[in-house]
Amino acid sequence: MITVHTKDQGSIQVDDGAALGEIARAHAGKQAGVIAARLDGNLCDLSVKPGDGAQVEFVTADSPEGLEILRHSTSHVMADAVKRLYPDTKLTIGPAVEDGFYYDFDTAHAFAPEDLPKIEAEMARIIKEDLPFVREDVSREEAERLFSEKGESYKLEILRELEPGPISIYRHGQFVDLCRGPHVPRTGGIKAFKLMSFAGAYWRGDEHNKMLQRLYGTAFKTKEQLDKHVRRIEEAKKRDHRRLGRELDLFSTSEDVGGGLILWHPKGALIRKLIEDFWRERHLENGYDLVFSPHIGRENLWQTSGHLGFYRENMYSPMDIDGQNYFIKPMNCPFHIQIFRSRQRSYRDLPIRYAELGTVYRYERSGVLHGLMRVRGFTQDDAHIFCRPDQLSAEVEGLIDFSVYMLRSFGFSEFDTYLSTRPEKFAGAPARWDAATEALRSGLVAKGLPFQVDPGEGVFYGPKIDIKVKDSLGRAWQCTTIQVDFNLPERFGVEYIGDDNAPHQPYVLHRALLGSLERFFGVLTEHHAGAFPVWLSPVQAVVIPVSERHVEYARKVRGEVAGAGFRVQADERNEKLGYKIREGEMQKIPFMLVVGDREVADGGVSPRTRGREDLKFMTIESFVSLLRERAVRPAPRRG
RNA sequence: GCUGGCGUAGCUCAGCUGGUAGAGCGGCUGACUUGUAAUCAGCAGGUCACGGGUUCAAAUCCCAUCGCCAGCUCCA
Repeated sequence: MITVHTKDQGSIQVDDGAALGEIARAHAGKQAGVIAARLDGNLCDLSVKPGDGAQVEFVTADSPEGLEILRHSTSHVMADAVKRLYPDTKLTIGPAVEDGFYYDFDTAHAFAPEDLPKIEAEMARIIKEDLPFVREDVSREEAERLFSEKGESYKLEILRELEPGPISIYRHGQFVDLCRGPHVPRTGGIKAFKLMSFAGAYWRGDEHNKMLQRLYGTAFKTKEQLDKHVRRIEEAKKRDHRRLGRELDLFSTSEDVGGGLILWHPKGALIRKLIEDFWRERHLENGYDLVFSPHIGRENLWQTSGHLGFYRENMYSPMDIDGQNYFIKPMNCPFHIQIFRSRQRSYRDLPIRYAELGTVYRYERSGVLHGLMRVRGFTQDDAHIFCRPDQLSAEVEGLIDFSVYMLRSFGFSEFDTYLSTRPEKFAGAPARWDAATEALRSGLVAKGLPFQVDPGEGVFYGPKIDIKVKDSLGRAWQCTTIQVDFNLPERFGVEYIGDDNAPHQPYVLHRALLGSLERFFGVLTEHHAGAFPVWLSPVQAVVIPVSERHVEYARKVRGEVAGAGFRVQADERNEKLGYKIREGEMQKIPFMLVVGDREVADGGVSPRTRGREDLKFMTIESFVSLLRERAVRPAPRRG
């Protein structure tokens, strides 16, 4: 007998030579569904036999790591199924990913939608066979022999790059794969899986390499969890901003206009206007100066800024004006710098903060265009801050506060924040990089914003902070970016006169809080599923007369509510009440005011809120004060 | 840009292995006079993305083009 220490059962006595699986069966008790274990801190298969005094923790598919193992095992089963159906297939890699797993194949067979059920059926067969997953540790030579016999050239390529030491392979049935493991004990342990989609993917993500075929799938511990996941995806589709954009008549794109170019319809434009008004007011309150700059600039400007050197491929072709080349701006920076340079600046003038809702145009490859999220023409909520070294920390902290305030004002509360540090190729002095990076880092710490460091992921001209928010499909979209720029001040000779009467180079910070109005509006639409907060709703209330004889009264109500400063319509169409209510719900209008005989007689309205909260009869005045309460804009930032 | 899929009425889609187009919603008109998520009826909408080809005959099969979608790649 030996002793192992478990987390749940404490120290237990087990037979010497017992595998973890047997121990789990004997001691994990109710905790059925153990699929792997953590032995002295490392994940391993249940076939492993622990030594005396080992620390053991059982892993189930309820934990994120357990789920990952389950999905990884399912990807092996899928690969097996594909090889059974299409024997010429070569295996490449098949990891678990955030919501499931994928496996990339090199095969002459082009996958089609009808293949997914076939592969699923084959997988079900493999699961029913309940084959054990068997790990073997082999020598590199043995592994090479095995995979070259099988013609698995990609596996050989991976093999050649692995660290020296024994190689682990996993088998189940006839299937064998190079794999680190661990895996569930048997294929029968997979209870709920589904293949989701297929797509092309380059070998090793490099577009110069061969395009492989990727199958995506997912697996869960139970059928219920899988169904829930599928329903969540369907729900997310309903929230797709492109769909809501059409249904709510917010925006569109047109083939005739061109891809990635947005047409803002009246309702979308109104929401945008409300966002812009809010944005401008808050910037003025927070010490920014508003500026405007042109859409095009001479070649020389972009030469000096360096954009023609390092950003040319994202810029559109120049236009000839009086023999001079002019370029449509992909960024606002050079213009703001020109405003700064338009006169001499004293250290007393700093910090200077120029803000502009600047519309820029960038070439994006056609395949990446996506609704409002990825476009070719967009308006950045841009600003450039010029400050002295002793002001840098305060500016960064102020920016972090301001960013979070803005995002929260629109209903976002979950952020993924990244700090990107100096890359291999960079401009500017290392000492300034270090100082700036430290200022960003300590700013994040001081403001208590959790973040992740992306080492070497900064842009060449300076370190940056990025804040991303997630959309309903779980994709993260970058909104806020706060970047220090060491390049432009250098290139344009930006300087101020210090208290020593000598010129100094200021720190230049480039930032966008919402990112682009287009993307932000897309994220906002999905976040609220089209049901915008009352202060942003294009139509805040609709008056619904019960029948034609109430139309006149409905107009009167509409007039009074509109007179109080609200966006209100009257639905005078010759339709039944239920029809108009339904329409109002689908248009996500926050308040519906039903007026019929009772309301006319008593001189009031019967409001119903979005989401079927039925309010009792009230006077028009009390409704207006209710609306005033619900439509309040986020309060200005304190301090 | 690459790989795959898809382009049929304003929208969502049907139209099997070729025989010159259909539904629901929406729109218009009329009837009904409506009490909290779809009243009924009639009518009008389509060069079946576009250009070639095969065929007696093409929405359907083939080729090219354009667009959209998913993913990859890219993303200052």
